[in-house]
Amino acid sequence: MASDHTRSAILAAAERLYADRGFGDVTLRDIVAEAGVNLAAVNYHFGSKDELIAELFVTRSIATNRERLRELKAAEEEGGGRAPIEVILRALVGPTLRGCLGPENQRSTAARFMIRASIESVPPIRRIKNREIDHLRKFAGAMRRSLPDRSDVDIYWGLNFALAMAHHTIRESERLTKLSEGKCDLDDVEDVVARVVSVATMALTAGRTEAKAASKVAAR
Amino acid sequence: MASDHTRSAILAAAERLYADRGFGDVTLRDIVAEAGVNLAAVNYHFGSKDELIAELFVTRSIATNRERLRELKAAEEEGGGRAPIEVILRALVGPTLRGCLGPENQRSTAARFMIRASIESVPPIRRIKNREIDHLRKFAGAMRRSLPDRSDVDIYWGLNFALAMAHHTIRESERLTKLSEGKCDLDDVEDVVARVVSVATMALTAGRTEAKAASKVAAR
DNA sequence: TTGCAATTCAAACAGTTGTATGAAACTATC
DNA sequence: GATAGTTTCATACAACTGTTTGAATTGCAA
Repeated sequence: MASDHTRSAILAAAERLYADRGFGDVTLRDIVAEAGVNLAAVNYHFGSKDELIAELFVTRSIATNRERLRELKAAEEEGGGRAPIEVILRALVGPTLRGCLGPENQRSTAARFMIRASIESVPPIRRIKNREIDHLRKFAGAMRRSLPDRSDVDIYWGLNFALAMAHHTIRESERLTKLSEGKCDLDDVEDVVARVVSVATMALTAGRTEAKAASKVAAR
Repeated sequence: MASDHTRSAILAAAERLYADRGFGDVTLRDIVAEAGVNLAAVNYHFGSKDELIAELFVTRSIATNRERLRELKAAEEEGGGRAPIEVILRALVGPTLRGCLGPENQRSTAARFMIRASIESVPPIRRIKNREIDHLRKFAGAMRRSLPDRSDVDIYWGLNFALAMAHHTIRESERLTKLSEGKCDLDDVEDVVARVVSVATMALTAGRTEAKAASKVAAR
């Protein structure tokens, strides 16, 4: 299939530009200029702009998902089919957080691209994200095996909250740094992971009824 | 000042269209068609498209923030300057959740607009959101008064996680419903509020050191 | 009614966007 | 080294965008 040089130059340039400036104001002309190729090359190699974006996103999220499942599988095998809930949650949020946080200067283009994809939401990426449900179901299954006494509803809410904390922290990392005047150190990724996992674990293991009741009383 | 009819017709039409179809593919021509006014009216009354969007968003978020502060102030006065952490958190996430969730058929255009604004992220709205930090600081202050033994870092992380759970649940409410096959009832807003408040409270009150240590052990 | 300002309108503008075209330049195979 | 297939290129295209313009219309005060 020839040199492929143009193709990968486009991919690299697009990822860099999207990561830096967002999807909103990066045009095909910006990309081909950065890549040093002709304007028509994008449509020739990828079909359309949307397919280029989709290919970028699919590549990166497949990598993340593979890493997640690898950690999950390892944990379940070690525990004979049942992994501790902390380890499952860590497998769920760890790869994403590690990929997207950390000192800015050592943050990869791929990571910055994924942050963008998480902040801005463009149609081709949204379509792909919708297919992620099957992947999450695997985690829900592992969590149910780990906490067999827990109701499905609680499992799903715990999963939801774990993802919420991870993604929101990534999306709003800048604001949290500013709000806390630098006291919250987003570069210490392992501390962030530990915090998210810790809270999500509490959410899943604490006596739900009491907590809920207490909270409802407070509402009065 | 005149009739103001055109102005408010534009506002209503824009809110409706943005709520339904998102910012991405609603043009000024769509808006004026829906409002039944001339194309130039938007620029005449608002200056530019971005200022129209900004006015919509500012109006709505001022209303939400006022409601939040009202609840917070009432709680602190009742407690003689110190409100229980649950009540503070409820004042923080309650208005937003109540505004954006609930049965779809009784969900206001305003609420659906704010969901959009939370999912998609367009420049004029992003600029305004950045000014929200002062507002959050007031909550951080109340939380510090409520939990004087807690470190600032923990306070900010708790605040971050509370907002994370609320916003993510709004943003991904559709996906959570699908993932849980309807088992998680997003229409029961008070249950959602209770869950978020409950988990956030645990995050803020649980013995951080132990939880963190346990979580770090699990990482090995 | 007259006059003046505020508002509405149709039309055009200027810019940008992603995509398509067809010729030119390559590359590898025979 | 001719040929067929792939890849590049300059250029044009068609559509759509937000915004501006200047004339027409309206509403209101004198």
